[in-house]
Amino acid sequence: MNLKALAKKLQLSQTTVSRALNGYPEVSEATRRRVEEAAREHNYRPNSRAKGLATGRAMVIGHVIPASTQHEMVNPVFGDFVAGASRAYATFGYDMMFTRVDDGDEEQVYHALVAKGSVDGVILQGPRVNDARIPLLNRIGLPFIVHGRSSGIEESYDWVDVNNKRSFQRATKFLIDLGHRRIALINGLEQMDFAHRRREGYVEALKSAGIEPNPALMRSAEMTEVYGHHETRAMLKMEDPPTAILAASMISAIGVRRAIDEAGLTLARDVSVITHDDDLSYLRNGSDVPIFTATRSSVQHAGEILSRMLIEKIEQPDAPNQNHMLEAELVVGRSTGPAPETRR
Amino acid sequence: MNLKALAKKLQLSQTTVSRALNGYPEVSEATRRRVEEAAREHNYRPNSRAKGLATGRAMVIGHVIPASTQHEMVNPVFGDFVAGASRAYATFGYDMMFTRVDDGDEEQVYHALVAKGSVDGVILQGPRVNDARIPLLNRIGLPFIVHGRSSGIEESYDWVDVNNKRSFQRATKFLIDLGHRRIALINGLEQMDFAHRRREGYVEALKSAGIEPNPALMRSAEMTEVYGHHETRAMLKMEDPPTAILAASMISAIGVRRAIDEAGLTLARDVSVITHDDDLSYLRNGSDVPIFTATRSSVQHAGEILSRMLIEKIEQPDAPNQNHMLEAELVVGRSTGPAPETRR
DNA sequence: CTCATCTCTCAAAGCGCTTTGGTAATTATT
DNA sequence: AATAATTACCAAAGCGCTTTGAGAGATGAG
Repeated sequence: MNLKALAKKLQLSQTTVSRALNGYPEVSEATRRRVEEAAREHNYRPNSRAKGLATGRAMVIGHVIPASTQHEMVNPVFGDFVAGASRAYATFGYDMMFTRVDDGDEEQVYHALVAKGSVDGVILQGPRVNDARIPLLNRIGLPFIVHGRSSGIEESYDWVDVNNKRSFQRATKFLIDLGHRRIALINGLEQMDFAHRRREGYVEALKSAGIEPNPALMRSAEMTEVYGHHETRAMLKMEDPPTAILAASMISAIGVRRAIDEAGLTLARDVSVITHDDDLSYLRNGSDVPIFTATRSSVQHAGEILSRMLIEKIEQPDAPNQNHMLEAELVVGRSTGPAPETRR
Repeated sequence: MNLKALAKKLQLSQTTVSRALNGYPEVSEATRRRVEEAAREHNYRPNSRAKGLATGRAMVIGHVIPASTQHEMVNPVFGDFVAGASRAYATFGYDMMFTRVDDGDEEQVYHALVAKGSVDGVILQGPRVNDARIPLLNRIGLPFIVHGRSSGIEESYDWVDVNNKRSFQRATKFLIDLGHRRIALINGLEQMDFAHRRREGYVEALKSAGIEPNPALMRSAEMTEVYGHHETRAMLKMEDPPTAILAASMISAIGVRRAIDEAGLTLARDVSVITHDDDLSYLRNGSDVPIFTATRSSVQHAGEILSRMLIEKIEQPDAPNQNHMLEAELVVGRSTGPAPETRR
């Protein structure tokens, strides 16, 4: 069932039917109702490609996802982020499209996306320090919003980010106040901007307390469970093991806890742990009292804000850039306690 | 840059340029090279909507994702599945599109998808027992492949599934052979077909060993960490607590372990645990020796098979339906041991 | 040399929609 | 009553591509 057939059935022109369905005023109410009724009855829906061709709008938002190195897609954070974003898309009638990109092809992919006209805008996920995609997208002129920021990029762009530096600064200070001196950081990949900023916060807090940051206590990799376990295990075997650990995600924190258990130590009593908590649906930080003391910020919520901003941007491309800083809350759970030395 | 402009620049007709770029034989090699060169130089890519309109093919594969009850999207399994699928899509030039659907609207959404012509086929995720979507899609005639099966649906359809019944039967038998008698099942939602089958396997194994299944030891919900923790904690407080637990996913198994730890018990020695392991990138079951004894089957691999099958199906809609059964392997880790009673 | 056969190219139609630039018919204004 | 304005509709063009059907020129066969 297409517009032509529907128009014929109604003894009306395509123009009138199209206008009736798209809410134009120059159609009588009686006709509009007739048309709407018939459309419903015949299950008519405008072909999206034809509509897109005619309007120049795809009603699709793109997510370009690096395939090999960063594995953005398999990071459980991805699902919650997308779930949040999809809420806004659904509300405003957009679909979302994912394009997988192998490293190095990104420029190609963005060019293709705009040339093929398959999306109206994109969300830039997992920005790295000095991320070349930002100037690229500004140059191409495809509307985009960055989830995070990119240190080193001077030009203006829209972003939504968590105050990563501040939250890790606070978390570190919290541990210092508990008497900890040897505090480890099990970070994400440090080319990722968020990880970079978290380290800054961590280092700054140490320095303000007169503690010299120790490179042996700073690890960086993809935030898997196995990684959290592996690094913790290694550090607990050191001559002077850390008494507290900052983890970059719930998942690596779970690995951290496993290593602590295996070493025969007790969480909070022997080793304190603070993690960043993206408030993932399948990995909630406990139910009543949090499992881990954590810096918490819902990534699902971020996804929703981001996608709304993108839709606005698409509809008003010339509006000034917007930035949105989210503050993480520091929730106290059962994974932190005074430094062991203090008690002796 | 569009076809018309490119043709003018080359002093050729649109027909010839189009044919040259699409590999038709009736274009001289010299012309083809000229055209390809110019296309590259001007960064020309056919507009996907126009192409789709003309060919009737969208080159897009749809994933329709239930929003509220099942939270398919926020289940970390989702990311790995999609990552696997996207590999095949990228290879064959398809994009993937996600449509979020609120419960109850599914029929609407599928109808809309085919009416709007926005996808060439869909992947049906998370089939439930007696899932109405299968007859619906068969009726509509939209190519689809099911990730899993649906007990109770008699008609034929394409699917890829893990032999869930068999794998949970084996896991249960493994525990029985270790002397366990009170074996709990912390399952997924039992309207989900996979969970249903897993329970069948579990129950059957118990019965063959002459053990009467105990409803108090069978729990069912979404497979979050908190849920695994909560149910385990409750069961360990029972008068006759289980000595072994079967968990439905790594994530709930992590919750199970947490509850065991909190109860002051030791994994494997006091309580054995077997989990199903989807081989998620961020939640690998340990590195050398598995953390958990597990039934393992890579969901990423399943995604890849499934998407290949769908692409084939789209290209040959009349081919007979294909089914693909994957066997999970039972890997022995450090979470299982003889039943405590045996040692006494 | 003529007719048939290839080889290469093209003009134009069509995919299903929106939108421009109308025109009748009705109502309001002078 | 004549003119202007408004209302309700329509034919046709255009979005950027593919594909049909045809034709010009070159080559081969008889």
